[in-house]
Amino acid sequence: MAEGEEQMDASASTEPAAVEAMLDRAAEACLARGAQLTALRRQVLRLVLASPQPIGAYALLDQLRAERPGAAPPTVYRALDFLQEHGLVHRVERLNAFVGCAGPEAHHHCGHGHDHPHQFLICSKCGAAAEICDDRVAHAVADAARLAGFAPHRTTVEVEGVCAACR
Amino acid sequence: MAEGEEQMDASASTEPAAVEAMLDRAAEACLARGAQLTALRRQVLRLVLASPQPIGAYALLDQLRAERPGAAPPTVYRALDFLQEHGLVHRVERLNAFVGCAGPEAHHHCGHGHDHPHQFLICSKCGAAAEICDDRVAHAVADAARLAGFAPHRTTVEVEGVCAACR
DNA sequence: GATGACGCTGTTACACTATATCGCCCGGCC
DNA sequence: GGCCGGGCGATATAGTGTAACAGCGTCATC
Repeated sequence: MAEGEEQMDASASTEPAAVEAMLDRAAEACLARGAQLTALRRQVLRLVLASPQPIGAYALLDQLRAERPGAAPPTVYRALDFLQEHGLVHRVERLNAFVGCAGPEAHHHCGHGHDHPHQFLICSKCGAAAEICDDRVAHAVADAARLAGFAPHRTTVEVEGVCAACR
Repeated sequence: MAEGEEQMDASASTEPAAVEAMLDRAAEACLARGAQLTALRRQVLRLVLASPQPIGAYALLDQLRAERPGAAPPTVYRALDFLQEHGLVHRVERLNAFVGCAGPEAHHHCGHGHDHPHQFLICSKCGAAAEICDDRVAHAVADAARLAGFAPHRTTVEVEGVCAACR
């Protein structure tokens, strides 16, 4: 954690029912792409979605072991790799942690694919990480990169600060 | 490293003479701020500047031990913390590695302080990380954050892709 | 039905990254 | 002198991520 800031409540975690609905939609999306949201992957995604804050791989592992005692680091990392590939979770680099993707299907509506551009607003008070999808940011970054003769592939934008609720 | 891409040459490392000049300027800048660029910190900064690519703390440690056999992880991390505080190196989150700041003093000329906004273009072929300072990006990010009621403090922008030289 | 390819998971071991903590030295200051 | 603070040495440990190999089911093919 930053400099002695205590994390307080963070935006209350998603309700179980809503999580299950998201899981079902995720399973469909995987099928449509020729991939399977297996029981293990579904468990991991459920834990990530249920967490009010970005959650580390080892915290995930601890929780996972409640249902699956034999779980080891590769268990969770493999699941997370799969979920990232399919745009169901994102990694927050500054925190070495993972968040459920706000709404992968929502981004289709705005014309983005599964690796849609996104940015994180990370609150240093409550620890929450809000995902936003700002096209001006995405374009500005892409333009700046190309101006330097650089062919961009993936972009990470993470802003640390204080969220509306904590002010 | 990414998916089997071999890192090739990267933009040749800075010449020793230029590095020494940068070290002298860094020492002055520290003094002006009431801080000291001690021998140890100078050694670490020299190693970072001399590296053609972002360099990890432990790679740094290995090199440092050539001159300072007793060096341990805290040795290098403390030095890196100091150098970051004073804007002399930046951390590349995606790589868990460090780069020398392109030109801390240059950013004063464009009106930025020591924690000036910056973005990284990370080449997945050669491993080089170019620092750019694009105001449109910085503004777009700040605007997007504030639009969400978020008070930004520090921003990380890292683009992975292929640099001009590698195409 | 055997065979083999492939995807998913289990399991062990290890590598890499980062921090906590204690203790010493030295230089400035009252 | 005595005190304090910054910088550093040294040891131990915590946290994060991967390599490598084995087992096992499914499915296509022969």
